Amino acid sequence: MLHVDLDQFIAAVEVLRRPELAGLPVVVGGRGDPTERGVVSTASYEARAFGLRSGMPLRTAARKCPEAVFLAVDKAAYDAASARVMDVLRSFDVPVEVLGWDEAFLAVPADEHGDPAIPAERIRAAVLAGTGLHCSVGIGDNKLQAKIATDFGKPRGVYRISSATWFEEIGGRPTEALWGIGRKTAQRLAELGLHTVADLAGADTRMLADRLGPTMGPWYRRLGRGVDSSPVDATPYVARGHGRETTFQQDLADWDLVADAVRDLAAQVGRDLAAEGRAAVRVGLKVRYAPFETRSRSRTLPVPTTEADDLAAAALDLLAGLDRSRSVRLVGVRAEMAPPGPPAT
DNA sequence: TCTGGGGTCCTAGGACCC
DNA sequence: TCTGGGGTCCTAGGACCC
Repeated sequence: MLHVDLDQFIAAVEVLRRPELAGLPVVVGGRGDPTERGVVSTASYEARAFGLRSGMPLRTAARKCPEAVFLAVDKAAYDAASARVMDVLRSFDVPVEVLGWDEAFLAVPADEHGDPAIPAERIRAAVLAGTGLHCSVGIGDNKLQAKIATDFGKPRGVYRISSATWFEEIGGRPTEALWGIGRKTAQRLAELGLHTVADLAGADTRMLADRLGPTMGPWYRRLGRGVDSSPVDATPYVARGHGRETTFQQDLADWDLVADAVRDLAAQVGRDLAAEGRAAVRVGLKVRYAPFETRSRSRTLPVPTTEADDLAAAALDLLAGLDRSRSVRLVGVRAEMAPPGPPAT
């Protein structure tokens, strides 16, 4: 099993088309204006040396590294670059499961080639030759191990973790190093005295089920042990839903303007659905009040619709149920779709 | 750290039905 | 009917990932 992850993908795509940026601290995020509300999508390695990280507010990034080059997010460029990368990966004629723009699993059997590092290096070379982009490759006995191994190989490297080396490699790491455990869950685990991956692996299954739920508890324990039986799923991605949201540069006290934004967002979602020829079965509205308090409302439609006007009407109706005395920081509209397929008779 | 935008999945309570 | 239990749908919120 191999996991491929492009190195600083978004920043690398920008440097590829603007070679004069090579070697400079480059930050891609928002509209590229570090005085605006927005966060860092990707920082180049040179920018990371200043402490810049994905998810950091652009204003903070500019304070830490005023000389950085700030660029706007250009989704279309990353879509195109990602498609080229995935084409290279699919040329190896093994099942490929795509995760987002810049990651994929390849179901390369661990022992068929003897040394799995050989196909891994061939893939790295092919991606570089075909796209001009560098990547790292993780090798594992399953997806979880391969995914974690990739981080150890970065940048431009290959790294292998197996069931035999799992505990020596990551047994002492914090549980947050695992794919699927974030800050909140790591904190809950720490409250149970479970700090490291090895702690989690050795925890009692029933205790975890009691404290974290009958599904999630035992699943976390399997993560700790490096166990993952999920297959590489090469079936083409089909979205369950589409949403659009926007954070206002200034909080909005005027709810007529909020309603205008909801209409715009509903129209965009309508176009996204139309592009796929899918009907909405459910409409959701998200409102973030200032300073940062989020409410969501949603409704199953009486009948599936492809009409943007129906989406807008439903979203505005949901909006009418919220507290108009408060200022709004963000508003979002999303639609959930019926699974695709032949229309019911 | 004055905290984006696009997604997915899980949980839990209440409604509703048999 | 002072009152069970299971199944399923709907909704809100949370957690996580890229």
